[in-house]
This record gives sequence, structure tokens and C-alpha cells, in this order.
Amino acid sequence: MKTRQVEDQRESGRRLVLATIRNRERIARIDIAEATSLSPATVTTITGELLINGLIEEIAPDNPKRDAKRGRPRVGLKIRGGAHLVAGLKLADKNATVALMDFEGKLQGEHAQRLPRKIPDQNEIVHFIEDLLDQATAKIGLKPGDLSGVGIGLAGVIDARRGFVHWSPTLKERNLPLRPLLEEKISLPFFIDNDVNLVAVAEQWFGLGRNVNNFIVVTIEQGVGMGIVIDGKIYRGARGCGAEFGHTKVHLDGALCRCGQRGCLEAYVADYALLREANLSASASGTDNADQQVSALFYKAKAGDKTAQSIFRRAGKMFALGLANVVNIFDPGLIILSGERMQFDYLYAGEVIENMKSSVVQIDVPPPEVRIHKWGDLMWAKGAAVYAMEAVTEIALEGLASDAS
Amino acid sequence: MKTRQVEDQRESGRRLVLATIRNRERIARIDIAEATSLSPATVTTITGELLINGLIEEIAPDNPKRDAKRGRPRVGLKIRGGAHLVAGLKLADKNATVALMDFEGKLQGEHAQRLPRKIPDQNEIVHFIEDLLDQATAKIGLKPGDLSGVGIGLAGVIDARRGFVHWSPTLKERNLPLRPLLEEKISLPFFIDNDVNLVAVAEQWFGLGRNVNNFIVVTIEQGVGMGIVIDGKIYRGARGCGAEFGHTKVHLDGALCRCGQRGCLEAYVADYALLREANLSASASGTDNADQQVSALFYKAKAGDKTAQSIFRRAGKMFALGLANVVNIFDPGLIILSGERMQFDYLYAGEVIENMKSSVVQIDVPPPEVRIHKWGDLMWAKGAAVYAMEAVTEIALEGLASDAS
DNA sequence: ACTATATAATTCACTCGTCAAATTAATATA
DNA sequence: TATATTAATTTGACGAGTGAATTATATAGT
Repeated sequence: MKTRQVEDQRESGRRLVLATIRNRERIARIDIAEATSLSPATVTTITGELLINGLIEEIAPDNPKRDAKRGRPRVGLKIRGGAHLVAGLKLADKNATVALMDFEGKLQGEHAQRLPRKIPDQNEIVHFIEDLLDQATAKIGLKPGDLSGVGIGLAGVIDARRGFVHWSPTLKERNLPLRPLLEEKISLPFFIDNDVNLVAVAEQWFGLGRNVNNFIVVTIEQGVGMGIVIDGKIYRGARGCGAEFGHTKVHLDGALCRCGQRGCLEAYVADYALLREANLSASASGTDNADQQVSALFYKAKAGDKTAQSIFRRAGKMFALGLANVVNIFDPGLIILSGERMQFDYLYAGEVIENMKSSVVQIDVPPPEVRIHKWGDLMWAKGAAVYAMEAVTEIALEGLASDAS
Repeated sequence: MKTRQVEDQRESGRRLVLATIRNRERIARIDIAEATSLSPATVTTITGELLINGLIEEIAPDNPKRDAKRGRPRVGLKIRGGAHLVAGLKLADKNATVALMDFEGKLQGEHAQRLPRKIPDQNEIVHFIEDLLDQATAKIGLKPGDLSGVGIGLAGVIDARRGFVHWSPTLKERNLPLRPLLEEKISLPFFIDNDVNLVAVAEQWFGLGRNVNNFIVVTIEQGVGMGIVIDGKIYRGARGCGAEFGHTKVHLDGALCRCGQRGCLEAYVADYALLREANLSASASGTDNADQQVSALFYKAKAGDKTAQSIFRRAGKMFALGLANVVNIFDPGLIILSGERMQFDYLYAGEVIENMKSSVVQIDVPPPEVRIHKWGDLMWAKGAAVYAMEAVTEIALEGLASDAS
């Protein structure tokens, strides 16, 4: 900590250059200069450092036709995938998914495993994750020690800053300091967050949120979740726990929610809410096929069953109302509806979207775009991996300062 | 535009130092160094520039007792009030208020005037504002030309970036490019924003939001408004128009709102909603005493009238629900309830707040603090002035770069 | 084949801003 | 009056970024 302002300048330059290379996948120095509005000279210096430290590499001129331009050919730079390997875990209600990702963002391996219904205690969760990492890395001939970091996405209320789980449907215990517990047993940096936030990160890197600075992601699965991106960063509230869209109230003294309160959006659109309406308790007919039951209900509605239709119609209305509230408060530029349930079009049908748009303050500017993105657990795990990678990148860049010889 | 990174560094240093002096009112160089983690040497350089350019000034050692410490006494620095004068206007439904403020944030004059019911056209609004500025400045023996900028707060949906009024209850016309219109006639920079955002700015500078980086302000008057501060900055949505809390839906297909939609919070808690319930149309018994009618209704409820009580009770419940939704989505650290109607305790009664807190996701961290701040139109105008001053400061700092000799 | 032209990347001399250390300034205390 | 103490300024050095010149590497033209 010699100086402050001066070092900061260089460090932010490195960050900027690395981010630019990431974003553009492969890019020549001159284009980096253009994109970052740094001078070519500075770009040479910074990329030189990054090359020495192995974070980036030059790429062979892959364009044999070279656009028929003359002059010295630009040499492409890219992230060096081998620089770091991270793991991302998605712990859902019934199964866990692992994604292994290199520093370039490429998937290097994956692994899935069933989960005991609820993980009862601290020890078991730590062991379970340890196992998961063992098996996942073994698949590609490596060990957990080869990882530079692990990201974990979990449903529930999570304080990402502390890696603290206030509450999660996956765990039996409340108020679990998960990160300290894990880091005590496994000597790796862990990064824990609400799973929807990690979907938002995944959308930012690989999905519909690329180069969009302000958007929100809404997921419907067991519960209803939301991730908010403002100025390119995940927004976390003052108390460190993210957007609880599912427990937004859509009806005064309305339907009972599993959180104990009444009128939550979740109590109208989540799986259990739909089944409850249909008088099909999930626990009554086997815990595992709630999915199938919801599917069955959906196809019944499709087939013309009035009761089933009514259930989905109400859910759609409530969803539209909740969404409109978010739009009225946040005015996001883009809304991404994501998650397993998005295969059921009742929630993103034109009617629901129109409903939402007509409940938004009307001005002569078009309402936010709504896009649907259905993807499975692996994408959530990739989001978790990316989350870890952002953190690992940060650590790498900080460490680089003293490294420079 | 010689260099980029290098000049930026100096400029951000100036910004930082000036902001620190603002925040601390009077502060010695050594303390600035401490607060900004710049070196004393740099602080000397920067404050020297600011002194030469007349933005700050040294203050005589006002502490005759000097804490009984020895050594060279620290010389205080403060913002030089005379550096710039700005005006802030609050245009409400029935009256307009002007605040004149010096560069130090001190009120230099004020002025109020009744407003015609609705301003019909472009020309009139420009003339009206021109008049207002003339009269306000005349009161302290100056002219509008002595101003460095004018901030204007207006209810409705405003795009602050463009100074564009999508819609305002004060104006008859929709889609009015107010800033260009004003700047065409009056050669001063104008800064226009939603009035609640300006209240938020005022809270940040003078009120309960001092040194709080994340909070929201909610006001109830003719309508219901909200201002959001994230990371010390006013949050503006993607479309440039702020938080429309009042048109958040609290009931599916609920009460009819003046915006034409149903179930808006405003349709339950705003003046017209209360009077409508009480079967007292504002327009029926004279437009001007809606205030008094609401007051009368309030005291009737206080006196035990069941009907009146029921009206306020429902309004309170809906308000609590809407507020809970904002908390669930945003998780702000502090909520400031502000505005004229806050004198009626039905909306911030312990019961309502408790109601809200019990509708928020429950974790083992205390829910956000709620504080009440009742203040009149002058404070809104001061907020508008501060808003202008922030902009003027920015301009002054930018101009300084080339000035430096 | 050779030169001219074009473009990318690097090198180098210079400027600007910050900082640590030394110096000067201004006070209280012995 | 001398000494101690703290604030502010000055000074010399250093780090980072830049423009201009230089080097590298290609194509186009003859």
C-alpha cells in the first residue's frame, strides 16, 4: 500500500482491458484502445502485463482472408482459459448441478446428483458439497484443489456479502453461515448467492442480458424469484438480501403463503399454489412428482378443463399485476422471464404480458421489453460458476499488482 | 481534450475535495486529506486551485479556545457562498414556490405565488416561470441574469435527462419539452425533475438522508410519489422517468384511479380518493378547499365517526401493503415519509408501520427504519435549488480545467 | 522482384498528478 | 526565549498515460 491514487489508476486500467477482452472474446490491441479510449501505448503495456501473468494469450491469425486489407495484421488477444478453473453449484430442491468452467467461460465439465429432501444439518451440507466437488472434478481428471473458487446458488434469502443463508427451502436450518463453514473445511474461496441473482449473471454473460446494463430477471419454479441488474451490477438491498418478488403482496389478506403471510404473489403462481387450488396436495401423492402434477394440470387446462383454466387464468392475472408493480417501481429496460416453468405458456402468454403492460403508467415511450428464456439447471450452475469467476478475476487482478516485476 | 485518464484524475480529485468541504461545512486541509485519503500535498494543490477560482474560501479561525492544543492552527475552508446563485421552483397544483440559494446552500430569498388552476399552454408556462424568477430575484435586489441555474420540480412523469414532461397534473399539455422551451426564451441552464426526486435530494443535503447512501422517500399529497436513492444517486429508470409508486397496484381490478387504471395505490390514499369515499367531490364544493375537506374528514375520524375511520383505515392498510412491496423489492435501509399529508397520522401511525413491517419477508435482521418528515413547499423548492446547484457545481468544475493557468 | 503504401504494435521522451520527506509557518508550553 | 507540536507548503522523485517516432508485417502496384 505505497500509494493510493496512482496504483488505482493502473489497476482500473487492467480491469477495463480484461473486461473488454472478455466481452469481445477475441480482440486486437488496437481495438481495445478504441473500445476503452486508452492509448495504444497503454494497451501495449497493460496487455503485456496480462500476458506475462498468463491471464490472456495471443491467438493465431485465424482469418485467412483478412478482409483484403493491407498493413500489419492485427493479432488477436483472448482470455487464457487455462488460467483458472472454477466450479458453480446450483442446489435446487431435488437435485444439485455442478458446472466446471475455465477462465474463458467455457464449460469444462458438468455433474448432477439427486439431493436428499432437505439437508438436515451443517455437517451434512458441507460433506455433500465436498462430495459434489470431488465427483465433478474427478470426471475431468482433476481434484478440487485445482479450482480457484466455487460459486453456489441457493434459493431463499441469502446475504451474499457474508455468504450467510438466512433461510433456504433446501436447508432445514435457518441462519447458517455457509461460507465460513465451507471455507473452514475446504480451503477454497466460496461465493454464495441467491440463485436468481446467478441466473441474472448468466444472462449478462451468455444470455439475453449481454451488453444490457439495466434489466431484471424473474424466475418461477418452486417459488418466484427476481434478480435486479442496475448499471451492470447485481443490486442487493441494504440488508444484503436481494429482491423478494415472490413475497410481494398482490392481494390484501389474500391466499396463504408458505412464508406464513397472506397475499404473496408466490401463493398464487408457484407450484404448490396451483396444486393447492386443484386440491392436489404435493405431499399426498408423492413428493417427487409435483412437476408432473403441475404438467398434468397444465395439459388439462389446454384440453379445455374449465377448473384448470381458471386456476391458470388467476395465476396469470396475479403475475401480471406483480410484474406491473415492479415495472412501475423500477422501470427496467428489459425483463427476462426465466426458469423451468416458462415452458408453460400461461404465465408468459401474450395475454399476461399485455395485461402487465396495460397496468403500467402510460406515457408515450414504449413499455419495457419482455423476453422469455427457458433453460435448465445447468445454466443456473453456469451462472454460479461465472459469479465465482468474477470474484476470482478480481483476486487475480489484485494479486497482479505486487507480481509485476 | 488533450489527454483523458490524466485529466480525469485531477478532475475527480477536485470533485472529491469540493464534495468533502460541502459535506463538512468547514474543514481544514489536513482533515480533507484524512477524509479523502489524498495526501496533504495534493490537498494543498487542489484547494489552491479552488481558492483561485473562487469556489471556496478560507475562514477566520472562529474557535477562540482552540481545544487547548498547540501547534500551527488549522485554517478552515468553506464553500464560498457568493460563487454562484441558483433558483429552485416547486410548481404544485395551486401554488408555486421559489427558493434562491447561494453556492453554500444557504437560502438567500424566497417567493410564493398562486397558480392558475391548470396552465393551458407552452407560452404561458414559460411566461409564468419568467415572471416568477423576475419577482423572486427582485426581492433581493438582483435579476434572473445573476443566476447560474434553475431547478424545477414538477409532479407527474418527467424525463429529467431531457427535461421533458411526459405528463403533469399542473400542465394541460402532455409531452412538453419544457427545458428546451425555457432555455430558448431565458438564457439560463434549467434542470427539471419529478418533484419527489427533488425532495429526495433535499433530504440528502439537509434532512434525514444526510450521509445515507440508500434510502427512499415517499410523499403523499395530491398524488403519491416516490424517490429512490441508490449509492447516493437518484435512481431513474430505463425510460428516464422515476419511480411511480402511486400507480403500483394494490388490488386487482380495484378502485378507479385518475390515471384511468384500476387498483392503483393512489386511488386509495390520495386526497381525491378519500373524498370520493366520503362522497365529497372536490369539484362540487369549490376546488380550493380540498385540503380543508380532507382535514375535516380527518378530524371527524378522530372524533369517532365510524365512516370516516373506515376510510382512513382502508387507506392505511393499502398504504402499508404498497410500502411493503417496495421494501420487498428494494430492501432500502431507510424510508422517509414526507409531505404535507404527513400531518395526518393515519398514514404513519404505528399501526400502519407495523402492518408494513409484518408484510415484509421475515429474516433475523431488523426491517428498514421508517422516519417521518413533514415539511412544506419551501423545502421542495430548496430541493429543486440543490438539484440545480449540483449541476452548476459540475459545470463549474469542468470549466475549471481550462481555466487553470 | 521490388518499391510504395497501409496498418498494427512498440518504443521513447515527455507531461501530469500524486506522494513522501523535508521545510516552513504558527501556535502553546516550559 | 527556547522548545515542542501541529498545519501547511515546497521539493524531488516516481508512476502512469500519451503523442510522436519507430519498427513490424502485411498488401498493392509496377
